[in-house]
Amino acid sequence: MTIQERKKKILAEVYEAGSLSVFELADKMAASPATIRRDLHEITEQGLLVRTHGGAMKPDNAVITGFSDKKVQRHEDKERIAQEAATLVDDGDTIFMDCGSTVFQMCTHLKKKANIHVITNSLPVLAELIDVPSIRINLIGGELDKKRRAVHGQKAIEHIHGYHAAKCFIGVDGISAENGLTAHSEHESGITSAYLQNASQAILLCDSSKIGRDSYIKFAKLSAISCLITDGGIEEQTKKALKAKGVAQLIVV
Amino acid sequence: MTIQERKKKILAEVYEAGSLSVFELADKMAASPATIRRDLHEITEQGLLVRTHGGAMKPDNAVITGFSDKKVQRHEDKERIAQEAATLVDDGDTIFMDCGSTVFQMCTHLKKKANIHVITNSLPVLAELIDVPSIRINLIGGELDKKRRAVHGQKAIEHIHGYHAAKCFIGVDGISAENGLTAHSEHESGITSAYLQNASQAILLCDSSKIGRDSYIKFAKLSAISCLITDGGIEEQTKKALKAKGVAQLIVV
DNA sequence: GTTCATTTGATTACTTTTGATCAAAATTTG
DNA sequence: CAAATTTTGATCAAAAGTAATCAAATGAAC
Repeated sequence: MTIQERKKKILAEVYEAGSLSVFELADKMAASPATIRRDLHEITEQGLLVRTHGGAMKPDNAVITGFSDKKVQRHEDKERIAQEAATLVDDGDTIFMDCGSTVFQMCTHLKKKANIHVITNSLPVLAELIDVPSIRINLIGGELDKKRRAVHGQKAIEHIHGYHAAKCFIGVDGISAENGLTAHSEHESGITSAYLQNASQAILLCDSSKIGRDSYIKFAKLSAISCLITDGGIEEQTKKALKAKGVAQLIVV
Repeated sequence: MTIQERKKKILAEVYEAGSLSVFELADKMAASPATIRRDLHEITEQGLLVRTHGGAMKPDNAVITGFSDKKVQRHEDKERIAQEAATLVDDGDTIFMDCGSTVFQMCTHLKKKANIHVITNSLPVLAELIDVPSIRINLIGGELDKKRRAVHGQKAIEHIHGYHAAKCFIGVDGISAENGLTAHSEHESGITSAYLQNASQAILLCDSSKIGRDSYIKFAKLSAISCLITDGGIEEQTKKALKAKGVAQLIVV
């Protein structure tokens, strides 16, 4: 094995495992720890790996990510919702993903899919999926919302209109039978509307705290929603009301 | 077997296998290692293969061999160039920044500027500047080039045409008096052209190894360049030739 | 068939890479 | 916070690989 081949393999192994020790690598490569250290030194200089005491780690794009490490509220509910949503993605699909935290949690489950194409305005989604070989990514361009770690604005909306996807995965600030989908920021609602208009199916990921709650910008009717995925805290009556207003399918996890 | 036939076969075998040792090739070709080395030397000169200690590899159209190695190699030159380039940015400016490694190094120096607006297709630039309060960022959208950590493609080019900036800061693969600016990828050259067309001034950051070197896609004339910043390794004669062809200003750091 | 240029493989000196050793530095433990 | 342990990086000799040189082999031109 030549040096370049070995380095490539080290890179692949560490990316696969997340992190490995010098000795584990020495084993895998059939080389001495001294050699591995030398290799790691060079790979690290290129910034492709992060050296740790005793080994090396895959660099995480923490700077871009921002909220991916933060503690997400209602984490467990959202996790179940995201997992369910991911099952709706078929191999080969092109999908829109918005910048909500529940949608973000689909990423882990998407890594197992083959050959999917993700179009997103979310930097955390980007950061999480950028190193997955089976996933192609298109990034929505436009003004950067630093706090939300997402792209938004007029240009972004125009840009979304230049694409079509089989499915869009979105979150909202509020949803009710009376007012449909609502948001508390025009930036947010503009992007979500654009996704809705350019996808064949709309999947709304929405923990039950948002259901029956209204925010102040009404931006879409419930009939726009092909599938609403939510958690247990939803009453039978509410379900019926939502379905009556046009939510095609309702999944409770 | 003629020399040409053998070389062709070597190329085919290495491309098939990804990489092969000199001895493996000697075996396959029924030739001595000395002959294989000579062949590899010539093939490598054409850039069709990458020589490794002990063998040869299919060229890796990316980060591992390309950009990051160079970044480390001429780091100090590039740092000086980037620093000089940053002095050309005025408070309040809107600037384009491309995805070159030298351009990236401007980031550190930009943090001190007040109220600037950066439009970029480079994820490293994005990551570096995202948390700087005095800098607004617009991200160019489009297809994601994972290896280059940048956005490119037709949509990206269209997107750039939707903006105007006072200055663009760009890198190139090659520049010469005869052929102007050259690149080795259409993705790259397309983006750079778009920046050139939509900025009032073009500042080219270019270490001296690129000067006098030509890559194969000619995409802009020297008269498009308002300012070329380079390091010491440039001859007086070359300077004159570049200026004669239209480079408005030439700064050597 | 001789001459001349090219190509080849062997020999050589030289460079790079490797793993072992060991003191210094970093980390963990008491 | 100091001792014990682990990890590291520098150094060096051995091994592996390379580039240069040269003579033999090939083959084209006359």
